[in-house]
Amino acid sequence: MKQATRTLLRQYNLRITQSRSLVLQAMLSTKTPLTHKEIHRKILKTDGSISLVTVYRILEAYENIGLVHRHLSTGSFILCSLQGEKGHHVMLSCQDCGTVAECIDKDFCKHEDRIAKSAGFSPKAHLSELIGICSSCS
Amino acid sequence: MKQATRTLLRQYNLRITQSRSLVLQAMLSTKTPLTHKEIHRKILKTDGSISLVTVYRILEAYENIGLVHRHLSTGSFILCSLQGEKGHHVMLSCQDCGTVAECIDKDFCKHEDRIAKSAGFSPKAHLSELIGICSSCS
DNA sequence: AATTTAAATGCAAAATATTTGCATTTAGAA
DNA sequence: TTCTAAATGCAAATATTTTGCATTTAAATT
Repeated sequence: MKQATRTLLRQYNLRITQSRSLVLQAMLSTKTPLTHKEIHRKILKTDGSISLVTVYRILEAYENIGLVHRHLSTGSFILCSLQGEKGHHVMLSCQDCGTVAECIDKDFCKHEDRIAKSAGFSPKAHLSELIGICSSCS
Repeated sequence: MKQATRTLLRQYNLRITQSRSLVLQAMLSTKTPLTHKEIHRKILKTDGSISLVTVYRILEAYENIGLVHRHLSTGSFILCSLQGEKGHHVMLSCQDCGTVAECIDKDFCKHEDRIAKSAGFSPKAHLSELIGICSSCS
């Protein structure tokens, strides 16, 4: 079992199991969003053993605690690259290589809030994704 | 068949059919996101007749032309309230009443672009949703 | 107004995706 | 080492989405 995955699991107060480690490994080894089935297949290919049902259950847990996020445009999963960092996470999806990165901007919420206020809306949470071309592809 | 729906369909150069009108009526009569099945049930309840398969096909078409949008946090459908208006549509989802409105802000893209640029990213399209309390609920 | 034709629809069935119940295994505390 | 709640796997149940094909229909044409 990879050490990096144990560390992550411990950080999030999750029981350290083979299956959970395998799911993390599968997601750490790519920057593109993955479906349940893709993660399952990836694990089997690398000689791991896991049931698809377990992948469902693990991803649900990871999503609830914010360890993974759903990619807005596809609904697939990405490992959040900014664990624990406060602030509004913005996804940057590259149309060319498929990579999804996340970034945080301090001022962003302020602008969102201003826009919201002008519509009489009080925002508590935010979802955003920018779709375009990443630095390595341009 | 309601006149408002005929007008919308004509605007979008879609054949004017009973089914398409019924889907629009179902969506016009609520401000909360609806699933395929919810739209189907709603139509049957109001004495309309349509098959669930047709609801799938119509929503796919409506989504492709931007007449409806997918609500980011749930994946359900909302009728875009800003048809044809250019610019970045931001969804405002009320946690209290469930209403989803859309608004446009001219400056928003500029801020997003600035944030993106600082990460070396060139944005082409945007998705955003603010989750909070709407004006009528607060 | 009748004719024609491509597009739209419905139905049944297939294919996929997701959830559930229950027996077994396992991580980690005692 | 022992114990227990949590995690897992399997099989089956549900739910969702797609597909093939026959029929119907909107609307263009005559």
